[in-house]
Amino acid sequence: MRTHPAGTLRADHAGQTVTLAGWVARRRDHGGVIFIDLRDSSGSAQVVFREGEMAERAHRLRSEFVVQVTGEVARRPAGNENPELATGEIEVLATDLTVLSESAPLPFPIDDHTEVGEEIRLKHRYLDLRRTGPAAALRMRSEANRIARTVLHERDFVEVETPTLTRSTPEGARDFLVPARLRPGSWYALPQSPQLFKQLLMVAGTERYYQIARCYRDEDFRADRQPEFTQLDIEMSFVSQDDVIELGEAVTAALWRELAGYEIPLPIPRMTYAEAMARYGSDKPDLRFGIELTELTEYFSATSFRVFQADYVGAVVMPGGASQPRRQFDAWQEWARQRGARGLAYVTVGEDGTLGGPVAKNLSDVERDGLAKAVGADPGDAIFFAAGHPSDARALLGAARGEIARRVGLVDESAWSFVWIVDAPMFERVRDDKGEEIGWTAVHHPFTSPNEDWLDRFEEAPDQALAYAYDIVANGNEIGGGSIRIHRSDVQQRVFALLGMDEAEQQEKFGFLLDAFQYGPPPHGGIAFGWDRICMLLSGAESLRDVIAFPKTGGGFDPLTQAPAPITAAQRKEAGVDATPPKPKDQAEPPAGS
RNA sequence: GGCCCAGUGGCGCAGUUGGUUAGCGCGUCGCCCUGUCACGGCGAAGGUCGCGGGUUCGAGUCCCGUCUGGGUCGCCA
Repeated sequence: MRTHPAGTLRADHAGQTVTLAGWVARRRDHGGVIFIDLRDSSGSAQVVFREGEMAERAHRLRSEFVVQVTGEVARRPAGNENPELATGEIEVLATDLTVLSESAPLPFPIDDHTEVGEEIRLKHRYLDLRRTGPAAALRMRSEANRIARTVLHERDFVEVETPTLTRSTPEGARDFLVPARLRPGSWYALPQSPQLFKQLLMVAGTERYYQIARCYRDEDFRADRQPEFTQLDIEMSFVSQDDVIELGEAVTAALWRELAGYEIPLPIPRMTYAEAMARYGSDKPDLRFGIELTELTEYFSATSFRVFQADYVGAVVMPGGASQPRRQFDAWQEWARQRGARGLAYVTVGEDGTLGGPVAKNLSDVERDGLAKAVGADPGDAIFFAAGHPSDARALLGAARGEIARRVGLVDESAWSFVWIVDAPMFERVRDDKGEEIGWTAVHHPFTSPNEDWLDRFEEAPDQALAYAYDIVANGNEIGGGSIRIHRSDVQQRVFALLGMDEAEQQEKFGFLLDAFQYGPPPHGGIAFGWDRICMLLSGAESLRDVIAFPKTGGGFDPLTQAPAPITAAQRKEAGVDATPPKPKDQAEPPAGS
């Protein structure tokens, strides 16, 4: 149908007769001579219609008509070259034109210069994807897949597809459910991740598994979260944490090398979870800028200021922040309140070193004198404080740290900063509505292995027990995370017990996994990369939606297909949505809200 | 679920203190144009101002509710 992709024509094609096929990107009609920019997936080339009949027919062309053009490639007349375009040295002198299909007037211009709202773009995503930016994002993602596959195949990994119709398992998020017609009243769940299947594959002796896996979680969405999303999912047998981390670095380095032109210095530095929380108030610190939290609990241990009589007092410095007007500080209070804090105490450091702000007068002379030095503040800076539960206060300061960096302009948008966060805690407290501690939950998931130090004694101090769990963080984004799994059934049962699961419940929820683990499970561990997020970072996109071919809006709605949609009464009946499942003979009643 | 922002011809936006016929750019349609490349010129069509209610002599504008979208907190191991 065509002899050349339009975007590949160059001066040395001059004299050749070519046939092109593609879309009319733009028409410039001068009456006697008409120019068409003919676009296909390779780019575009200018086609010239001059002869009487050709010009007459070209005159009737409209935007996005699909045409086939035959003509001779010619160098453009001197002075008419366009150095902005790859094909700017040449044009095609049309001798034949076939309209392959016509286009209705467009809902929005397919034009890289025009801003178009996201909603309308998603409704006509097939038109949006004709634009160079979105088209490039799609292709870049394909390249990312290729690069990951290459790295993994070189290391003898096996790509395995796991079910998307599976069993509802308690993994934290809400499941998407699918009615099972052949078992009325019973439901499949869409997997939140292939976690259990990949562990079963390790029991199966696959040893090295990966999958570019679709995952589903029925939670509220964000700019960086979709109801269905993709993970590069990896699991390996007979490995230590260092082995998985090394592999993770190989994948990450290859991606950034080939797609961002950036050579990540290896090995990527590691930081413990505790250090990240203490220094940056986050388990995914953005290390493109300095600013660290200072703990002042000790400093204020004898303070008479009620607010600072807390389990934890910390501070973060805003360089040059003292000169902010009062209403700006008020805005910080509001900012903190939106995060569920009571407020954000602050002190300004005057050019002469005297402290200002409403908090300063509550401090003793001694406290005031040493404060700037204690937090590393210079004259002209502002100091923000948070006090209370260590985790809450640090989270607030960590968020403030990021906000400060943005406002002060400390974030180098062209920089890349990678870090592994290791030694994550195994468990965290579960609190009820009143804040009462009612038990423990797994920070990662219940198959995560305690590290060597805690393997035999995590019950002694569950809040301090550390796991072989690791997250890789890029510019403050968690782009991947994983763990070494428990492969000893005695350890697994102790973890389940700590999480408050009795044997019946373990059997009901994870029976198939525990069964499998009776038959020689190898030591294993793995990692999963947030593929959408990685593609978003690599393409410089602001939203996950930009790197997903057909994304959904915040309400989980697909503007293109209008899904989800009501079903007919007949479908409802056939699917067995309202059927009552038969009483299971050998199973407990499924617990609600798992 | 909470909070913030937005919704005005196909697209992107303006619309003053509530006051005449709701403007602008792009696009669309017609005509003209032989060197443009985000071509240019002339002309035309195209609007229940998201929806419902209220205040008012009068509402795109003010108030209440609601829907949709975006952001954010909760949530998402």
